[in-house]
Amino acid sequence: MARTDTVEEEATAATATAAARRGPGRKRDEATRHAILRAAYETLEAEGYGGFTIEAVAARSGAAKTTIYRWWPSKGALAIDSFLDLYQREAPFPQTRSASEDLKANLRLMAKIWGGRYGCIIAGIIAAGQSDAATIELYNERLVKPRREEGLRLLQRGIANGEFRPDIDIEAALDALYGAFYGRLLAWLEPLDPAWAERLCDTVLRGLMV
Amino acid sequence: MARTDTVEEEATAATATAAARRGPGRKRDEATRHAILRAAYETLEAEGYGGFTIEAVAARSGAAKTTIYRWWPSKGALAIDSFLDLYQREAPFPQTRSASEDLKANLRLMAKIWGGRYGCIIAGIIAAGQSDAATIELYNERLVKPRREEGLRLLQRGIANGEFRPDIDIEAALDALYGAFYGRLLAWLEPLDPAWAERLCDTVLRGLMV
Amino acid sequence: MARTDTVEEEATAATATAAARRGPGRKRDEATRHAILRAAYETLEAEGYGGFTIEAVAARSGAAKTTIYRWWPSKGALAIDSFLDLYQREAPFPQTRSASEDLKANLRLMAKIWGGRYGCIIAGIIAAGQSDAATIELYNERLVKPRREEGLRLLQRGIANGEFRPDIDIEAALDALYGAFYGRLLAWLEPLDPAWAERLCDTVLRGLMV
Amino acid sequence: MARTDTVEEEATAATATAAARRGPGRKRDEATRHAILRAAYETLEAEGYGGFTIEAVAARSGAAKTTIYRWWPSKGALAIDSFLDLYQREAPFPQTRSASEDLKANLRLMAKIWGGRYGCIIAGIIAAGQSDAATIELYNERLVKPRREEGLRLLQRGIANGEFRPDIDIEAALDALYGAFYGRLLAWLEPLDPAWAERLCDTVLRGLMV
DNA sequence: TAGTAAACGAGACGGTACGTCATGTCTTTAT
DNA sequence: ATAAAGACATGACGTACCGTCTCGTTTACTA
Repeated sequence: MARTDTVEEEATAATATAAARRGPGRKRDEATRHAILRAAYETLEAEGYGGFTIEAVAARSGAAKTTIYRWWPSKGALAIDSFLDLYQREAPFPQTRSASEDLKANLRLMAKIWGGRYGCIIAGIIAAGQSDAATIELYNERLVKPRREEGLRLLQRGIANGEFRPDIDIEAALDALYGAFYGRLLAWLEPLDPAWAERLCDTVLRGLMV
Repeated sequence: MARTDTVEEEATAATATAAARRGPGRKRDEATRHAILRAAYETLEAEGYGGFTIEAVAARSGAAKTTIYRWWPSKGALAIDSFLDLYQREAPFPQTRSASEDLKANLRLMAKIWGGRYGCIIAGIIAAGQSDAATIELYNERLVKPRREEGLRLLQRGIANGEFRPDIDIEAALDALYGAFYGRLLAWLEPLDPAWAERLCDTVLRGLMV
Repeated sequence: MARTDTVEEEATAATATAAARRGPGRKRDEATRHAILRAAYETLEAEGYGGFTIEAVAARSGAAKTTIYRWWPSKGALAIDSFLDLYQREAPFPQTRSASEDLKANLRLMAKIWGGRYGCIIAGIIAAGQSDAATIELYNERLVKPRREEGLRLLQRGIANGEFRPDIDIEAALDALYGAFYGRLLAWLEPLDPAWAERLCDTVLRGLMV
Repeated sequence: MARTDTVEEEATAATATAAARRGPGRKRDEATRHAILRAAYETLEAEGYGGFTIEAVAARSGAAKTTIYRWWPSKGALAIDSFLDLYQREAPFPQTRSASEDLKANLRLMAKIWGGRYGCIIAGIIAAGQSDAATIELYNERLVKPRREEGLRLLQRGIANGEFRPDIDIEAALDALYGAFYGRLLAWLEPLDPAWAERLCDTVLRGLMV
């Protein structure tokens, strides 16, 4: 469908604005692009972020380093691109049941994903982002913001249908709910699993006070 | 004070068990140790974690790289050591008023500190920890666990004095309260300030549901 | 004049045999050819041979790299082509007076040219030729041989009219007279100027022995 | 003998002034230095100057690129160092017979060496020197000047003992005699052999005029 | 007046080597 | 026994050009 194509293209546009450019010159080789992305993801999985090196990706993909540098401004950007599609696919945002049930389902799913093989990749990207502003901004733009937007809508829906109090601080609530993942993943090294996510959800929904 | 001394000794013990060893030979040069720690902290502040290099610390302190490697197992360990004392001093855990008031005060103070010059240092350490297990474990041991312990006691006190419900999941509550700092600091790049901390505290204490 | 035309055509023929080919297809764009040659010469003058890059010439001329590669087999060939016409024009071979006077005049002129802005260009071309056989052969063919031929005729004329001994080794004499330029230009970095050329000429003509 | 040592050290001093420094710190590893020089020479012989790459020398020698860069400022300097000792050994300056005989013997020997396996190495170094001032200066300092000095003395000896005219221009004579080698080696690609050297010598000694 | 062949610009691509940087180990000399 | 100095192997960095390869467009000769 045309619309889907457009969305796809917009998603890609962040790193490949060139795709839209018309004019003479050889076109970007899609096969190469895919080979690089695939090699990048494989490297991330096989070596972790520590072994995620432009040289390694070049070697594994058969592409030249220069080609990678031409299209991705930094290691982090490549890493994000390489696993974003896969991640998106595995993390749909449920919108079917009650707001609190949807929230719980979403947190459970996220815990499952973050607790699995994507966890250390995400951790690596965020780590890289601490010394590379572009990377962390890209992470924000492509991963955080869309999902936070969904969270915002979910909470608004909950307010609208009377599940949540109308005076809650939505930002703070999202900080509490999703921040916990970052703390456990990055600093506390505690496991992330659906059961924990459920407890977290319950705790924040009900609050601490009597 | 005895307590302070104990903490100090414990702090030093982790990286410098050699100090206690008896036997022949020149004693460890305390002046050198301090010069290194000071240089390390200055480097962190001046260059950020990106420019925090063993090489740079050696150059700034006048010590040899080998000397640094002898006493600290990794970059991260040195970074933690270099700012821990300062950090500890600035972040006391209030234990005076009601549990919820104490909690709020603590979160406000923490937001102030993390929002200031220590924020990027902490971010750098956690980033380094993602590819260096020893660093993140040290961070946990020296910074997270003691404070989490205090948080645990605070919540238990709140339960005991009837402020909080007795069935709350303390772990999940701490995850929500403190995790938010990590999310904002590391990934979302949102400012950390006392006003936000207060909103966070209120939100988690009261919960979202009607 | 007929002679000039012939030389011109021969000069061009080496790199553009295609011009003669008949058949369909767009003709070679003379404007482009000139733009490339001009850009090449300018690059040589401005950057020296070190900065003489196909990329640089392409950028300066506005031509595509492919166009350059289509018409010139190597960097060196382009360099030679780019300055040959100019060089030829400035270095006529005098044939008017006595053989020894003509020789001296020729050496003086050559010293003037090699000591000026062409010197480093020639040096660069010879340097490139050391790792590119085609270049040095082209240099030989286009620059050395014609002039050496003239030198040969000059010496023969001198023998014929009794100025020079009939048993001299012409090859060795030319080696001595012209080789000195290469030594000073390429290795000894001594200045080349007419006064020196005159002393050189006298020395070789008269010999060293009593 | 002390004097010899001093001379040796001076010769080495150009690239290793550090040798004399006293104080703490690991000493330069002579084995590494030799391995590098040997690998450099082997590379020159095997690949020619075109394949003479710091990377290649590093790979062949087992040393790190950084180590090479620490001790040699440029490719050219390394190339010169790597073959200088060998060259020096093979090219003594005869001082036994008459000046003209000594000169002829020297030119014959030089032609033999330049015509052999050292020729293309020298050509490569001079080529590199055209775009690297330090290299050509080093070549001058270490190879040209000492020998030219000997040539100067030889001619002065010839003047003193009545073989040569007292009014000859020594500089010009040396230019003619040795320059011929550069012309043939670098530009004309004519073979260098003892028979030619002899003819050259005779020609310059006797002169061209009747 | 088509068809078609070549020239041309643009620029993507796989490569090679560059010179630099930081790491962590090792060796030497001085205290 | 420590410390300072610093040589060393390692390995990745990001860059500059290389020479080759599509592309889409323009030109001009031929059928």
